[in-house]
Amino acid sequence: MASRLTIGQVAETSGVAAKTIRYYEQIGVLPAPGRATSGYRLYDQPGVERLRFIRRARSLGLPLQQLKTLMSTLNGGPPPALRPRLRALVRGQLDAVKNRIAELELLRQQLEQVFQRMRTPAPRRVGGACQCLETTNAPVRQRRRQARPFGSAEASP
Amino acid sequence: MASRLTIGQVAETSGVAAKTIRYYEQIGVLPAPGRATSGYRLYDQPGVERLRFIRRARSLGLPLQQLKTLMSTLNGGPPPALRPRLRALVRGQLDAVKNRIAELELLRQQLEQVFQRMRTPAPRRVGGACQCLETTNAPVRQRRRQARPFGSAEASP
DNA sequence: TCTTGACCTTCCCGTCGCTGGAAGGTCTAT
DNA sequence: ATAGACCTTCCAGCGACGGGAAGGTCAAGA
Repeated sequence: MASRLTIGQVAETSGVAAKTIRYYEQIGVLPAPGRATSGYRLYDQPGVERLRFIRRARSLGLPLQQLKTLMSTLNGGPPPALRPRLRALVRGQLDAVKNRIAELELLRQQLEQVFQRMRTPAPRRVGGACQCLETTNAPVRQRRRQARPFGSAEASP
Repeated sequence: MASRLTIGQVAETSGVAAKTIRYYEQIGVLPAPGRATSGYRLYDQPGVERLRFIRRARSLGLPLQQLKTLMSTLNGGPPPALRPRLRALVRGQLDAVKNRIAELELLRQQLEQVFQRMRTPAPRRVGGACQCLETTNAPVRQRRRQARPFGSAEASP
């Protein structure tokens, strides 16, 4: 008899919370496993493997939505066919992570700057605590109406 | 007469969406501004300054929950009193960002590894596409029950 | 056999920081 | 008067789960 594990046992061996496993099934990332007469989910080896795959991919930061399409490909066809897709996915994720790191490096510099500036007594200009987080100004977007005080309608020329 | 701006004008000059400003008010990060007879929100200069402060803090990644408590302190007392709190907040955020960068660096290395490995044809062992994302194994937590196949109860000795 | 309590089930709500949309009222310019 | 850009409120959803309630199931010990 093939070993069939309950969700808790799968959770234990895979390091993925049972709640999370049910969630993956609910959103269609994992297929519904077999059930015991009691209603308990029973996972076979391929089911556990699929979960392991998901866990690794998640630990690499791949979003569930992309994994969902990937898994449907995986479950329906031979692995060689989806290798390019998977490679592209990993490539994209790699780029995303690099960008994120660059962003966070910038943020870190700003925070260092702010933190250092807060060591000194206090600049004490206008607005109290409002300047102490200043680093650089964000761009201001233009919209249709001009910003003028409410109720001050200009006469038409 | 002091210039009082509608939410759209404040949004335009501050770079924060009107929806977001209402949201900040709703969750108590910003105090409710005055209203025109029409029901329109009208912001004065201190109100705009508060929003600017929030925007800067948010752009540094400070969470709204902490800003909420910080703002309640700000609205009730003089700014010097909350400088240490703000400093601690920035310090904590700086540490968090550093940790996040370190994590992402690790992730980047793993992804590079995986990506390089996928350039070669295919290892082709057991389990189809399940190995191609392998990097390192996550720790496995111990719980109370042992992981053994469902239904295979051991007889008590 | 009964009881204990660890496990499983479904369901719903909360997280965080917004964003979109619907339905309806207000303001300004033409 | 009318157009349409603005404002109001309320409700719902995103991602990736986690907490907890209410109730059924399983295995072990007395």
